[in-house]
Amino acid sequence: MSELTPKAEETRQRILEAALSLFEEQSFDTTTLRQIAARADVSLGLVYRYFDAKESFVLALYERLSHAFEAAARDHMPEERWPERFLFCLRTSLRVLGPHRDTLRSITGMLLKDARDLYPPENPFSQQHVQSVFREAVLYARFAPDEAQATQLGRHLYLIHLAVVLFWLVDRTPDQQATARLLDQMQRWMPMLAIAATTPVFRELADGIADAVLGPEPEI
Amino acid sequence: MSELTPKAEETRQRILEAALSLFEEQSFDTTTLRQIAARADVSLGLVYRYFDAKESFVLALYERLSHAFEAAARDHMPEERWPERFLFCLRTSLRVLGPHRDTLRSITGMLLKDARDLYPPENPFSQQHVQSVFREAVLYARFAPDEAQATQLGRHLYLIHLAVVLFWLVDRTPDQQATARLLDQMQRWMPMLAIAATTPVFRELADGIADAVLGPEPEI
DNA sequence: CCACATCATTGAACACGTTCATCTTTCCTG
DNA sequence: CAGGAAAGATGAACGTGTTCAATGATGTGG
Repeated sequence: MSELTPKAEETRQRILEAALSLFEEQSFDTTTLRQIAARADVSLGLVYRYFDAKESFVLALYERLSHAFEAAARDHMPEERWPERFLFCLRTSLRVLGPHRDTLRSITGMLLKDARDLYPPENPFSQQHVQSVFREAVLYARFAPDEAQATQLGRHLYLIHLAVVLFWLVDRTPDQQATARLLDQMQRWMPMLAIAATTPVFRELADGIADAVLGPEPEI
Repeated sequence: MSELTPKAEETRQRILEAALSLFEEQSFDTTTLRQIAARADVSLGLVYRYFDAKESFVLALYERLSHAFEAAARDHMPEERWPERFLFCLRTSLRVLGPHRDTLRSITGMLLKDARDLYPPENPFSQQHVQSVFREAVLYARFAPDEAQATQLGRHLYLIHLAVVLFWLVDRTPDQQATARLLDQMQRWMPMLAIAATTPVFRELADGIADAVLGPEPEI
């Protein structure tokens, strides 16, 4: 079920590469599975051996981008307090996702609709990898709170990150200037967010939202 | 281009009714255009004379629900200050949309993707009718601000409304309890929002977000 | 009342995403 | 090394949304 033979892995990769390059050249909607199969030098039916639906390619792209984000964020995370580190994560994320904005836009619907129910384990919106970056952005920051609070705050920041990405996807201003402005404004307001993060009533509110969107926090 | 002959209007309505009833019985994704045509006692090709794509049915549903919301909100708007009136609008909106949540969920993607570009005039996300309800909720409230400020604030409240609806669509808790809790929390925090609404820096921030999501405010 | 243009309607056809029975290759086992 | 099972790969076929040339109905001016 899980492991792929080397040959199979190579074929899968060839198909994935064909798909992603076509998405970039044209767009997600206009590229055909038959085109993908042709470019990968493979029959149409074989595509379904490795990707059970067209949407699965987007999942694979998300996974790739998630890893890229994780690496980029971990490598250059500033040695600052968590608000600065959080903003750095936001900018890093948008920089990584940037080149694929059009492709991602095409399938925002999937992700908001019921992607969570369709792909529980490797769900991009609850990617453990990405989420852990935000947790550690808090946990290993200067003057970090204790671990329990850091985990909770990291979860909330991850959620805010999701909201910012969504905003960026929907942003219709040229070059997504509105998102850039939003980030600048957030930078200005981080001190206030930091205060709110220490207020129990705010934390409860944020917990409720996080539970509803991300699902209840896994008990350990 | 615009006006339909009585006979045509009747046929269009029959097709629309067939579609919406099927969406309710099954779901948006599983109902077929051939099913719709059959129930409306019409050939498949004719459907496209009145609805240029399957997604257009959802647009029609949005229009219908928008009018229902407008009527319900206007009829029972409490004679209070704008925060109370705003919360009333929110609850009214969710009550009206409630029965069609599943159908609406199926096409959230469309709306976030590029529905705005596809259906500029009657775009549900910038529905002048719905937006005006929020404007008037502020403008005719007790102790209302002046007209310019009311228009601006109404626009921001409309945007918050959109966010709440989106949250409600995505809410995975049973019976969308998280949304109910969110509304309760919002009620508690309305005084703070009211204060923020008088702060210029907050208003600028909100303007930037509104412009990016809804498009720039039309000059008159 | 007849031509004729406009509107309403049809059904066949197309490309797409997806499925499946079938064939081919690979690799392990006796 | 033979043979068979498992993995890899194929292409035809299905149902879908969508398009379009052709047909039928309707009403209007001469």
